[in-house]
Order: sequence, then C-alpha cells, then structure tokens
Amino acid sequence: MLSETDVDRLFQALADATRRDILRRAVTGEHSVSQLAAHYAMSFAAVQKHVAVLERASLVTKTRRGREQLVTTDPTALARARELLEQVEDLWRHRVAAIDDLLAEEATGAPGRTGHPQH
Amino acid sequence: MLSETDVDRLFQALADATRRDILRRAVTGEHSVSQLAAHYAMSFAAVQKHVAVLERASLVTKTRRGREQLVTTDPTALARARELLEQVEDLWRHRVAAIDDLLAEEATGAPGRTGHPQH
DNA sequence: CATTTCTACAACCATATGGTTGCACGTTAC
DNA sequence: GTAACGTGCAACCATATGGTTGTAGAAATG
Repeated sequence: MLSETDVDRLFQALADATRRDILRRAVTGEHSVSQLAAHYAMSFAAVQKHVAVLERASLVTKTRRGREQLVTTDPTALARARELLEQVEDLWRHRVAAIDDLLAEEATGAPGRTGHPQH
Repeated sequence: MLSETDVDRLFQALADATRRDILRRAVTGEHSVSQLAAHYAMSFAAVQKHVAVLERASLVTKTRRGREQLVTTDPTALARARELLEQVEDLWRHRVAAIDDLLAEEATGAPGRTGHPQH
C-alpha cells in the first residue's frame, strides 16, 4: 500500500515542469542522465537532482550501462497516481448525485424521493 | 488552456496530506474554514493557508455565507489533473506497444534488426 | 452598546527546494 | 598511462514552504 508520504512525494515530483518533461522523455525511451541534461538550460547537477526526486517518488529507476546511467519509467507509479485522482473524482460524483436527490425532493415537496426537477 | 505554472500549482496543491484531506471533505460537502480547521492539530491560520493553496490551484473556491466562508470544490480542475496523468500513461502504453513490435520482429527474424546481441 | 465568532493578514522562524560551483571517482577512448 | 566523459556528492545561496503568534475587521448574538 501507499503511505501518505509516498503520495506526497509522488505529487511533489510531478509539481515541476522540468521533472514532468524528464518523465515524458523517460516514458518514450531510455536516456542517460547527461543526455537528458543536454535539453535543459541548467547545470548537469540540477538535472541530476530532478532525476533523484523522480526516483525517490518511484516514478523512474536508474540502471547502469557502462559508464552511463539509464533513466527508465516505472509505469505502476503513474497508474497509482491516476487512481488516486479517480478516487477523489468519484467522491465528487457521489456528491453531485446527492445534490440531485435533494433538488428532486424540494421540487415535488415530497418527503421520500419522487419525481424529477424540471430543468 | 493550462499553462505549465498552472499544472505546477495543481500538483503542488495535491502534494500535502492535510490539503488532500481538506479536498476530500470539500468534495463531499460544504464546510467553513473554521469547521475544517477543527479537524487538524494545527492553528486556524495554517489551515487557512492550506485552503489558499488549494484555491490558487483552482481546486476549490470560497463563497461567503454570512460571517463564514464556505469551501467548495472545483470539479473541472480535478478532471484536468486526471487527464494529465492519463496523457503520460498513454505515452507509456505506446512505448510498450513499440517494444512489443520490436520483440515480434526479432522473434520472427524480420529484416529490421537481425539477430540477438547475446553479449 | 459589548461580546463572541469567523475571517484576513502580517511578521516571524525553521526547514525544504531549486539552483549553482567544485571536486572525486569509475569508465571509455587514445 | 593520459585524457575525456558520465556520474555522485558536498557546500553554498536565494527563495519557497509550512508552521507559529498576534492584531484587526466584519458579522451574529447578548
């Protein structure tokens, strides 16, 4: 299961444009850290830190190949993040349903739940 | 459309357990800021700040009712966040499909990439 | 009116974050 | 071996974040 701090790290990792871009690149193919760093107007060390944040959030993993480190994605973490948002969305849908029910009651003045609200 | 900083703010707002809890409560019903604050072991001002972060991310809106301020959810922002994650997930699925294709070619001895490098 | 409640906001503090530079180390190439 | 490359890590800096307390205003209540 995911602890709350795991979820913190997950969203925290996604809350930066550079990291999201790194993630997109890592998703579509394998890149070394230096290859990734070449795309951004910042130092190698800065990109290295961003990759570390993604790694701590279990969104990517690094595997050695010779002297370079390949950054690859962890698909399960992405799926879990989406599930979390879906949970919140489901809650909201239930709320909408409850409000619809209330409106229906008020429209007909009936105690139970009869009839539809017009418009 | 969403700017990159909008997305930053969105994920940033979700990267805190207290804020996620506030969001869940706001999704299931309307609460004033002080009602929300009663649930957490921190000062009213701290909760007020958390609500402000959610508001800046367009995840909730505040509406006055007398002397209290009701916190309500913005469902469209939640849906947009989920869509963003789905986009990344889709990218990954495409990558998996591409890898599957490569494996299929190799298995049949297709011309593109002949033979295995069994180092 | 005075009091209480809910809110807003400023000042402050500790820590986290995002960036930098510099240096050390393993690996590849010459 | 030497040089170049890719990486890891530490030190440092500016700013953002998450919390506190205190003060002040607007709205309900006596």
